[in-house]
Amino acid sequence: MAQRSADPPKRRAAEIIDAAAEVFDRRGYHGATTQDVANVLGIRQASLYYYFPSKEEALAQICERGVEGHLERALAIARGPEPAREKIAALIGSHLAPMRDRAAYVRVFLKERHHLPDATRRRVGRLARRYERIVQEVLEAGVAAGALRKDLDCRMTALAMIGMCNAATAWYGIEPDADHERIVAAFVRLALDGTLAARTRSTRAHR
Amino acid sequence: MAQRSADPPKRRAAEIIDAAAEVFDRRGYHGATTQDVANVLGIRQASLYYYFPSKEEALAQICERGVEGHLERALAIARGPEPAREKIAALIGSHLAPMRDRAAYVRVFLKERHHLPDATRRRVGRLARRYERIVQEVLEAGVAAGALRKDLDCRMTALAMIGMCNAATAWYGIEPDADHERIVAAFVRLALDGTLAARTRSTRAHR
Amino acid sequence: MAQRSADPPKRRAAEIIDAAAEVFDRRGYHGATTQDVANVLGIRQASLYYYFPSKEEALAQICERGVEGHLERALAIARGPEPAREKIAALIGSHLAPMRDRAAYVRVFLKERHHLPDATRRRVGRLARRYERIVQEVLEAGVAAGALRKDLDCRMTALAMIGMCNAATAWYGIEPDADHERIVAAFVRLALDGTLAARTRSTRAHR
Amino acid sequence: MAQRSADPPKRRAAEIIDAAAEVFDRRGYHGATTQDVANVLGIRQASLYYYFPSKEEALAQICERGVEGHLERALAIARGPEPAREKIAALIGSHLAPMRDRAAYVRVFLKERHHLPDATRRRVGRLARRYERIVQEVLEAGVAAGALRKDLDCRMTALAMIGMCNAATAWYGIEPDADHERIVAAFVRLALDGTLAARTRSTRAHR
DNA sequence: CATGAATGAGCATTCATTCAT
DNA sequence: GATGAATGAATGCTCATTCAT
Repeated sequence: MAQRSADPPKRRAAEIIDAAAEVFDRRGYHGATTQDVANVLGIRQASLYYYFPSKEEALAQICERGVEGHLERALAIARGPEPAREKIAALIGSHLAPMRDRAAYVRVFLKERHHLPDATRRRVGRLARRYERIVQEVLEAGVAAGALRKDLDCRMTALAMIGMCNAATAWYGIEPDADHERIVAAFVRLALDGTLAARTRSTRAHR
Repeated sequence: MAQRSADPPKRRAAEIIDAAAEVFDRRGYHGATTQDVANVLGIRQASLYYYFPSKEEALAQICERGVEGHLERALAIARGPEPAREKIAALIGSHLAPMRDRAAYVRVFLKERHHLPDATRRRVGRLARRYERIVQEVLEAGVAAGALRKDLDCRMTALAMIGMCNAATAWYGIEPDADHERIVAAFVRLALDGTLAARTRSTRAHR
Repeated sequence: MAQRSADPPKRRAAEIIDAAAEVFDRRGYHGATTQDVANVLGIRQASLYYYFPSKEEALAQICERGVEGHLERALAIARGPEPAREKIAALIGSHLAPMRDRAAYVRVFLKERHHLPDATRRRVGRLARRYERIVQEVLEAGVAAGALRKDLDCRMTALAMIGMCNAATAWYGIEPDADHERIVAAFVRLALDGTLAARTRSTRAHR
Repeated sequence: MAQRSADPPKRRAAEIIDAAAEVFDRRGYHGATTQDVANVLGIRQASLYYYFPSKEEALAQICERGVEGHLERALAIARGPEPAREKIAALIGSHLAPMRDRAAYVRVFLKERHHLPDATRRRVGRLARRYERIVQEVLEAGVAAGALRKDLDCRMTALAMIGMCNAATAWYGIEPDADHERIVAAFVRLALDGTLAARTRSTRAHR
């Protein structure tokens, strides 16, 4: 008797969106049919519309959950007192964190956000650009503090790091033996130290 | 010489595929209609079928051109006599090279290859895995030769580098001031040296 | 007497039908949804079915009330001893009378009766034809008695008068300054005297 | 060889709209399905969309044709030099004229115009009000010129006459023995002379 | 070469209706 | 009395594809 029937309405709606996220991930937004979603749930297609008003709205909700807290976490890290090296590590960790429990949402956001209705898409675009700038500024601050290479191309590097993390979502959970910790560790190490052995380091600009 | 009416059929067919690549890039394979493609060309929808037999086949051709020579170039680099450091740089350069003149094809390959018919998709998947392994083996050879960090996670690092390059296609040509050389230079530098200043380098495994 | 909880069920049912009449009037039978009706009442769509068994049945009830007493009043007038001129006036008054308190019902009857199930529709059609004949016979009797023009086309004129009244329902209650009395007076006057000034009357067949 | 293939595209489109007008007339706009229209034509439902872009647009085109020239004809009559009596007759004739060859279009306009998209509906509403005013002004001028009754309620009478004509569309072509000329003659006579025999005329306001 | 016409298959969405609670 | 949940049967519309010309 204790705790039960907490939120039956929301519960079911969440299941529906979950199924939609999975299907949109697998087939793409336009390649997926509402019938596909219904099949996953074992209900009739028409029943979906009791829970969400349109396919497009479902996409919007999925994308929203896919980036929920993303910017906020990055901001908190950027504003912290840690040295640049820790911040970079933390940013990579934070970027990949939602993959643990919302992989499909994140992937749908990354691949299908372009199909959001115009207004939403533009808003999302602005958030993405803010996110990029936060990472870039962490790098810039690191350079200024002498913690990072003086000749670092902060803009390109920020985009490279973000891209690296985003691309990982494509094989996250599929690549054998690649658990979360290993991925984060390797990415952080690459981002901080590169691949070269100590003595072979190219201290000047390459080329 | 006399380059008269050399290959008018092929010429036009190439324009058609070009238009399809552009449209598939912008709208996604399933989001794009053959009408969209026809609009770009200023011809009627039905006329497209004079040049390619189906939308799916057009996707296949685009994807093929998107990765044309990719594996071969990587193989040539991997087999070369250069030290690991040069090979890594060359691989990144080679990976991004097609973006200069076939950006839409590359992007369509990356985003839409999943919608290829099963047989083709699996073949492409195998090629991709071979490509990953080539990069990975370059790294492994570099470690063995002492040119790269002993504790390098070659598999993860290979995937990270590839992902970084692939992700770049999303903003390649759009990001202001980011010309080809700058992108390649920054990516190579990150891959080789990371971001840390020399004295702050973490010679042991991070964490 | 004691009108305690006399008819709470009927009361509510009447409100439901009222709302349906309003909505059917505004949107048309097929253009209106049961959700629209529920919205007007502030209840859930499913709750409607507690009161009426189907949308079609609701239409039937509305149409019935829309013509309730219509034929009976016309019959009473036709059978009365008054001269034709009074009967015509009374018929017009009677025709428009229900607009005072059941406008939506009357309008729905006029516009949506065609969508009634076959059996009902045919029965209603028969009533309508009887009504037309009653009016026509009043005119014919008037002609025979010398009260009305000898050359009157009784059939056409009956239909014209009825049509004039029915058409008025479209703007009844909307047309500014057109109160019930004014409408009836104008219609009666037109039906009796036409528009021409006395000396310009065309006593012979026009044209 | 002589004359042929004149306008095959427009010809077919006109047939489609013709069928739609007939079906919308019979079933009402919302009660009619595009399948119904296709059935009348003996083609597949999807083929309709080769000729018109939406059901709503078909309604718009039908309504447009239903009132084509209506206002213009009324204006020409109103501005003419004839006495009021002739103008009234001409207006009634003009109002009913399109029923001869476009009955379904006129009926659909009258019954379904409310379902036009907002912008179109409002534009049509304005035209209707202009039309009413034209008729009303003809009556007012007639009163001023002494041709019509001094106490005529011009507004109500205009609406009554228009309503009478519109209502006739409901049985036009169905009512036995009611050919065009008979209808027009009866309506004109009623509008001019009313129903009363000459000696029984009520020269003062009735009541 | 290219197109106008047409279509089969499918798609998102709507809606009246049911029913257990 | 009333409702939340679900559904069957459309419905308007899209789209890749075909084919005679």
